[in-house]
Amino acid sequence: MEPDKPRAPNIRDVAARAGVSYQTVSRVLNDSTAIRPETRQRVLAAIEELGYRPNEAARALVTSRSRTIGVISAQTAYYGPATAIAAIETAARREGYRISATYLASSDRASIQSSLSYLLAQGVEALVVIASQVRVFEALEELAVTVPYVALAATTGVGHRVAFDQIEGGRRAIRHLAELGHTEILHIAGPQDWTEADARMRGYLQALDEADLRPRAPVLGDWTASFGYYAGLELLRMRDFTAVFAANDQMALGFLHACRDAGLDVPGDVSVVGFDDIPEAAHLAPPLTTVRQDFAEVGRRAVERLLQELRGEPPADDAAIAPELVVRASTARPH
Amino acid sequence: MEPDKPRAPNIRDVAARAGVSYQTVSRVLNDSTAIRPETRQRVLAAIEELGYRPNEAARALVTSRSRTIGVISAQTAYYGPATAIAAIETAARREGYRISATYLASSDRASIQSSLSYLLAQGVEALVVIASQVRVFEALEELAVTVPYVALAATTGVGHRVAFDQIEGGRRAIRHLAELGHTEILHIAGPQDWTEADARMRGYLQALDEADLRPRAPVLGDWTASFGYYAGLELLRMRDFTAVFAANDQMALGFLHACRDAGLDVPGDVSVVGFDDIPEAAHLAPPLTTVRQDFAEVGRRAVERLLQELRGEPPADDAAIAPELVVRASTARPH
DNA sequence: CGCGCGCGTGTGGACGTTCACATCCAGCGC
DNA sequence: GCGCTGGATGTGAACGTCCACACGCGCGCG
Repeated sequence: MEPDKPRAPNIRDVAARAGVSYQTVSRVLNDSTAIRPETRQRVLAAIEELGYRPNEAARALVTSRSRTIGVISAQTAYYGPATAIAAIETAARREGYRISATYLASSDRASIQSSLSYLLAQGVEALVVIASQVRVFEALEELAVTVPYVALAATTGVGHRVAFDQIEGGRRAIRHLAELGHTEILHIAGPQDWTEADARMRGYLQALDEADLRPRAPVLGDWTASFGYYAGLELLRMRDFTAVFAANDQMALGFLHACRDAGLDVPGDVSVVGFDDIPEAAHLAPPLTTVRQDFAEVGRRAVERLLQELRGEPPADDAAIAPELVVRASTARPH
Repeated sequence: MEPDKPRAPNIRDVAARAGVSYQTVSRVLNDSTAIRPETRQRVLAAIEELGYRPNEAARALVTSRSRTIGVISAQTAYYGPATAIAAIETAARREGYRISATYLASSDRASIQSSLSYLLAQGVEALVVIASQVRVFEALEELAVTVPYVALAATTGVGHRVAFDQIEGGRRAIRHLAELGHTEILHIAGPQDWTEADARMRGYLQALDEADLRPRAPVLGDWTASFGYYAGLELLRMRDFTAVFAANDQMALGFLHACRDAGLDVPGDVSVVGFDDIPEAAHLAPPLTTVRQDFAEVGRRAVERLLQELRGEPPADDAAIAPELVVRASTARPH
């Protein structure tokens, strides 16, 4: 055992070693006012020798700034949220922020409250909401959250949002199908308390309206491939449609499976469009036509916007990111 | 504007309101020594009224315990790591810990160092390594990291590991194929600087040896579906094999795509086994036989084990989690 | 009946950092 | 030559909490 003093070196240790005052060390760390280059060198050398690391907790305490961005995500391991979180972390770290991510165990009130108060206790300076379920926003309102927050959310316009324009994404999917000549287009939607699901469905309805097509009652799913499969088995017994727009690629994937089981050819008998463009989409059977979302870009923008707000800068252009339709082999003209 | 004092309430405000000393409030918060129930009630009421939240930074400072577990993950949005991280966060939060996750931008030395020192600066009490690339461990050694750490790693036995026995997983995959009668079995491996990839390949080689089958030079992949696809196109030109074991489901999925392009039937012409059992695996064409990993369970165990170590308890049984072969429709007898 | 013990509570410090202000010294202009 | 300026550095206090100890009081036991 060491002489029982495994205390990490602090700013005073560094100061002593460099022969300066602790304040000078602090100044070097925060490269604030002018320091004689020679003094700075001495301090840096001392830091190096002692393996000193600033204590973030002490910093946070005295500045009352945690330099932490909270992230609330759904407990889903899906490609989208996971990609976004990684991008957020990377962008935040580059700016000297860290993130604290929580994953909602369920979408009920208690779970949301728990996540939120956990983040607030850490003194997060800002919040990113990825699990953009409606209830999360209600909770934010209710707790009168004062920190700036953004949602990687569905619709543009409604303050606090880094929009990926999912309505437009839905519209493009439907327009593509309509242009191919489909008239009976079904929608397998996501859970309706998700703003994304809602927006994609609105895009579906809008585009049908624009094309003078009959809207059909959407099937409300749960984002999973399994749902797509079982819903597909059910739906295909009627087969009163020629195209399906699924609210995400997983459900589309499940639906493709159901088509195979039913002996139907895609896109010969049924056209299928997904949403997200997960990396697997290009290799499904058949390769899936889908709407591409750039989750990483959205994550980066969220951070950028929050940091601007924290610095008191006017929020820059809030243009929604345009969705991009990726046409592959799961769509064709109906016969 | 408020009378410019938006300072969050602190322990002394609560004390004043409840008519006790700040120390009593602290005791209530840490429910330490006995407190008269009536006093406790008064304190809790005051906390409620003021909307008081303990300042974690101050706590961390004075106790010199950050109650933070650091996580180092690869910059991949794959199902496995994402699931594990979510599970780790949930488990840690339940125990009063928070996590700080970093995502490696690349696998080079600088990136690893940067992540690591970032986490250490936050005073993490423990580390979970998910991106179990060999270089990460080298960096841990080199920086003489003193906090306990575990890797959600490949092989059992080698200290610091919460093992999911991937060697055994690989063996089971191959045994399954061998029992079906396959003798020419190919392996599409993962990047060899990943311990997981290495372990799965060792399982492959071991099982071949046990079955007295000829090992074949593995194809070294990068975990992606695209790689599986292009490698598949190449490999299928020879077709000197009847079965393929891919080191993860994504590469298997890409390989299935290649088989379709080549006009081959799976499992009629080629059998395919994957690894991980991603949620999509059951709905691929055909549904994929694969080795199931319970990422969430591994994540929970990692947290459990680290907390035991932090509490000074002897580490509990370190048995590797047994992998489970899930047989679906992508494997059959060769003809 | 007095002493001690233990329950319930209060007081002073410390954690490591930054902020506001004080100080020192050299150089310069009048 | 003296005071003033401003660059470079030092000093005291504060952030919000927990730990170690001190204290007062009532009760039980000898």
